[in-house]
Parts: sequence; structure tokens; C-alpha cells
Amino acid sequence: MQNLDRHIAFTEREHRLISALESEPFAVARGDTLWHPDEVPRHLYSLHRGWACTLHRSEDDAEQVLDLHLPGDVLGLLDFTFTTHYTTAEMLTDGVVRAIPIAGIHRLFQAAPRVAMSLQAATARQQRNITQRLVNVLGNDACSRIAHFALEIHHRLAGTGMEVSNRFTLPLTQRRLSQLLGMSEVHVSRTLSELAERRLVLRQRQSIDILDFEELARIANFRPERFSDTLNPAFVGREPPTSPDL
Amino acid sequence: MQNLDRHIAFTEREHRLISALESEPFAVARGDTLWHPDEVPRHLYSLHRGWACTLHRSEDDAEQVLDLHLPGDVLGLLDFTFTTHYTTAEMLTDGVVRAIPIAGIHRLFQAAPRVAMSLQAATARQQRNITQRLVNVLGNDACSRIAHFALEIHHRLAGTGMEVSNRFTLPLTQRRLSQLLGMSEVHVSRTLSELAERRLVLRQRQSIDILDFEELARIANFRPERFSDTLNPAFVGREPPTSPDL
DNA sequence: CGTCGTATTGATCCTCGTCAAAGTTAGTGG
DNA sequence: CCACTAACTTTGACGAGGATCAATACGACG
Repeated sequence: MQNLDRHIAFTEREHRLISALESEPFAVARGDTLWHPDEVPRHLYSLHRGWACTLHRSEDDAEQVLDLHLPGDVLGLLDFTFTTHYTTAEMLTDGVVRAIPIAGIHRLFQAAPRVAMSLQAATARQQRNITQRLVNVLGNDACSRIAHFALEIHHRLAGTGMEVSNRFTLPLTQRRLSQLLGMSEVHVSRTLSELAERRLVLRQRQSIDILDFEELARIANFRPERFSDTLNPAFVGREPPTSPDL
Repeated sequence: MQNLDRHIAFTEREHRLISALESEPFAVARGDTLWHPDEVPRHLYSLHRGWACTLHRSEDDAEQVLDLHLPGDVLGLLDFTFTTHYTTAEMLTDGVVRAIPIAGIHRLFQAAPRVAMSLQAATARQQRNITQRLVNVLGNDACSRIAHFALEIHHRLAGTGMEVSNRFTLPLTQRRLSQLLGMSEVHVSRTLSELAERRLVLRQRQSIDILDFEELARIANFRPERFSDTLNPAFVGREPPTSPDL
């Protein structure tokens, strides 16, 4: 479960407990689903390579995209305590994942409290992404929504320590974008054109290019400082113990 | 922290560990805030009486309501692992709360794994409320949004084991409703009138009356079975131990 | 009884959804 | 390697849902 130790440095023992639980990495293809609605959650999935998204399908076949998942993310955190999945998880690209059986999680809670705290923290971080999107959708018009989204993804990518270029690949169709931001497919296209004309962001193919951070942040009401990802020291107990306890 | 043991029955010892942490109950007034954005989270709050909401204030003074909190809810679960609060928490009515210092939480994780699991479960449940709202806002028009919301709140109320009447009090102004559902204040009023005319829901003062469940559920795409609140048995490890381990 | 927060109603405008068609890219198989 | 198809994107025209502005009405409360 990479990325889990982003905030809390695990000991050797804690690492071993986790990897004992994980399956071997296996390949998944674009369009594959990791789970379906109403299924009983059996695994978390650690996303090693590729992008995924979680989405909601209503009975009239409308789909709403709830969150995007980048390499390094753990999928299923929001659902695994329930008897049934609420969402569908679908791969946006080919990728590689590992499965973590949920039946093993409660042992982690017992044997490795700091891993449990990491889970709690990771869950809250995914939660904040979704809350962010809710704020975006509740308060912004089409233009600002896309602006906000572009900055948000850029910020998340930067957080993984990958790259910080203004240009990055974004494996999303405009349909998916529209389902993510609550607007029609057509209007996404129009708005993207407008943003390109205003020299704010440029999108082509599967990539996106942020041209004017300042202006985008202004119209989107985006304050990156509000996205500070760091752990509450009070939660981890002042000084997080970094010395191994094995 | 009432409501935490809704899914996992605590032992005597676990109960004692929790109440050792909690402050005495104290009164709060309508309009009081429990925390502000950018503050360092220091407490969770267990809501004994009254309603609250968490909301986001953008710099242009626009507000988006993120979630409602009913008596029994624990507030702050979504923020407490971060260094800064993202939201504001505001009392919608007078009420009574208890504070739980976050500095004590990591001891709970160490000493009482099953309490930690409860926290994880409770966090996920609040998460699902918000995800629900996101789906609602992304996919529905004004009418369906309000329909969905009415059913959602009814469902949550019923879940607390309080009442199951079709009529219940809802301490929300139309302004707050509009901020919750992403529509203008004026349009909330209009839509409520329309719903009343169609004999679907009736709202007056601080109360709401659901007239036609079937039809509401239809236009709102609301499936209560999707809201099953029960714990994943795999997560708690098959048979949740109910015998005390003190 | 006046004042302030809240709710209703009407008129107008505009953002955005819908429908439809054409243009583009990617993927497939011969 | 090219033709064929399906998926995706762009563009236009039109209309509807909902925002905005403004005025009025309705409480609640001091």
C-alpha cells in the first residue's frame, strides 16, 4: 500500500505486516472495473500504475464521477466499512494494482495502530478531495469549475512528487469531465475552447497545459494553501516516532 | 461519543477509555461556531442536542453547506487528521456538545483498536453523506435535488432511531438550503412551492412533511437500500466480539 | 409596534442543456 | 498500409431552467 506511509513513516515491522497482506501486483486494462455497486467490499486496491475513477451510475444510466485516482492511491477506503459498495471503480487507463483483503484490515488495527492511523488519514484525504469538488460544483459556474479542476489535479500530481510541469497528461474524455463537474458534454467542449482563447489552459488529446496560474486561481477561488496535506501533530501524538520498534 | 458504538458494541473498558477523554457536556447557542477555517483542529465534538452544519466560505463571502449534523453525530472526523480545518462548523440550533481532545485520539488507536475501527466507520459514513450530496447535485435538477434531500434527511433521522414520522422539524432557512443544494435562494422558494402544489412535500416554518414517498423517490432516483448503514463483517473480522475483555 | 431576518412573487436575462450534424481521432481488421 | 468503424470532439441553432434584481409580504422578537 504505497502512499500510506507518506505521512507516517512505518517501521520495518509495520511494512512487513502490510506486504504480508497484499497480493502480487497484477495488470488491469482500461475500462476494467475493480468493483460494482451493491457488491460486498472484499479488497482495497493499491494503484501502482495507471489512473482510475470512482463513479455512480443511476438507473437511468446517467453517470456521475465522484473522484479520480492517481498512481499511488489506495482505492476502496470510502466503501470498505460498509456491507455494500456504493460506487463503481473503473480504470481510466491500463494499470497495475495490488489487492488487500479487507478481512485482514482488522488485524492491522490490532497489531499496528500507526498503520490504522495512516488509513484514517488517507481516508480523510480522499474525503477532502470529494468535499473540494462539492464546493467547486456548488459554488462555481462552468468556467470556474474547469479552472478549479485543472488546478486541483495539478496540485494532486505535484503532491505525489512526480512532476511539477505545467503540462501533464490527463486521461479523461470530455464526457468523463462533464460527469465529474456536473455539466453537459457539449458545454465542456465550449468552455475548454473559451479557456484556450483566454489563454488560461490549453487542452489537447489527453494532455492539459496550464498557462496562467494566477488568473485561474482567481476565477476559481482556488487557494493552494488550503490544501496542505500534512498531518495534524496532535493526532499522531506530537513527535511521530520514527525509530523502529522491532 | 455517542453513536460511535452504533456499529461496534464497546466493552466496559472501551467505554471508560472514551469517557475519560471527553469533556463535560456544555451548551452552545444557535449561530455559535465550533471551529473556523485554517485553525488547527484540537477537538472532535460529540453533538448531544441540536443541529449543526459544516460549511465552506469562499473569499467572496459565498457559502456552501457541506453537511448537516444531527444529534448523535461526531463532528470533526473529516478534518482532525489535517493541520488545518477546511470548513466552518456552525450550530443551526441551540445545543449541547462534548469536546474530545484530538491529542488523546492516538492513544485510543493504541489502546482500543475497536474504537479506532469505529472512528474509521463513522468517518466513512459521514463521507458517504457528502458523496450522496455530490451525486445529487451533479445529476439532478432543482426539483429532484430537493426531493432527494428530503428523503435523505428523513432516512438519516430514521437511522438515529428517533422517529419515523413523515413530518419532522428541519431547522434550516431557505438560504441554507440553497447553499446546500447549489441553487439560488429564490429558486428554492419556487421549487418548494411547486413541490407543495404537486402534493409531494410540504414545508412550513421549520418543519417538513413528506407526502408522497413513492413519487419523490422516483423523481429523485433515491434508493434507500443503497443507504444500508451496517458494517462490513469482513472488516470487523467475522464475529464481532461482544464479550468484554476487561 | 417597529425592525430585521426570512419568504414569496413577478419580470427579465443569460448560462447552459438539448438536438443535430459535421469533423476528427483512434482502433480494427483485411 | 489503408479502409472502415466507432468513439470522441467541435460547431450551430434553439429553448428551458434557473440566476438575478427588485418589490412586497410575512413572521419573530425585542
